[in-house]
Amino acid sequence: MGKILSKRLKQTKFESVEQEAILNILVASSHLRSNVESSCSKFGISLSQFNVLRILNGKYPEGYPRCDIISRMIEPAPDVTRLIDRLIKENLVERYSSVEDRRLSLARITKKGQSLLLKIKPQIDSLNQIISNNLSKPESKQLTILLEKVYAKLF
Amino acid sequence: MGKILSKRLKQTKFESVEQEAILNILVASSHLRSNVESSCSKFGISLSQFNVLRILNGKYPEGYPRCDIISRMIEPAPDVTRLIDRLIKENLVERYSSVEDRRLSLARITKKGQSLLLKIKPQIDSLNQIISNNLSKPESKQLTILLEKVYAKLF
DNA sequence: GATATGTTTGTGTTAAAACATATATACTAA
DNA sequence: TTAGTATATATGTTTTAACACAAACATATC
Repeated sequence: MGKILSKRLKQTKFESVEQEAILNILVASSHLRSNVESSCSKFGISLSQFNVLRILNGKYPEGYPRCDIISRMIEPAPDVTRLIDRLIKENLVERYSSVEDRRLSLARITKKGQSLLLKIKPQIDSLNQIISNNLSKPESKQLTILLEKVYAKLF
Repeated sequence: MGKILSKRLKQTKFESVEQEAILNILVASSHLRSNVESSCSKFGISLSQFNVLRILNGKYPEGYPRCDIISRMIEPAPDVTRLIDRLIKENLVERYSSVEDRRLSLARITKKGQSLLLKIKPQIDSLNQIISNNLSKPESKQLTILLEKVYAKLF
């Protein structure tokens, strides 16, 4: 059916249309990821570090405890402690303890972290632009509806 | 718009419908991956090892050289040599040299590898079943069309 | 045939992820 | 209060991935 996937995986046949859709989700995600990843690497951070910075930027200056960061990540990672350690080492994030719950160690994005996000933003915007050029708004909405049907039962 | 994504990322607003669609692709992929990954780990192999086994199973008994495996992978990995090394260690794959091009080292799935794939298959089938239950065939086709539009320009 | 160039693979090293476990704090109920 | 349970982080260790580089072979060009 879809020639793009066949070309990408060098595979002519697929088990079913459902199987083909699943593979397309995985492949599309892989391409999106590697696109953002290469944007990030130009600025010396990894994809997951970028996502953590974005999450922290959404709640400045309070920040989030580690557990909240994990639950907000696109792909939850187990070793967020040392991921944040590395961000701290680069002065992109700082850590402080909560007074309400002394177990929590909250992470907060720094000014340097924020300005790094601003530097990366144009590259992300241009990716969004590529998508917009190939997908109408109704199509984007339709895509969201279909994808949510796919993973809603997979929690 | 979509409540599933909001709930998953604990985020109420999104920049645009395109941005929301992109996030949904990444999140859907993450859920699919972790589902298959947990199926694989029950049998002692990783997701990428599983994918390599599937690729090799598609061309038995000739097998593929490393470079062809990479180009057929859903997410191309750089260190396929040692990935295959580990599969060989478990007797799931065997390696032999090509006579036409002596640079190539071809990998071939073993009988043990094939029977492992058969053991995992029911779990993959049940994942496909979940998708089929929530997506009609026209919807699956539509999803493929939309996704290919997304990543076609990202090669 | 000799040289240059491109491919394919493997290896050494470094960085990051995965996994299990330990410690500190909070919460719940006897 | 105390014991028991749950939650949140951090750390030690092992495994895997990422990156750079080198060696072997093939192909093209002169």
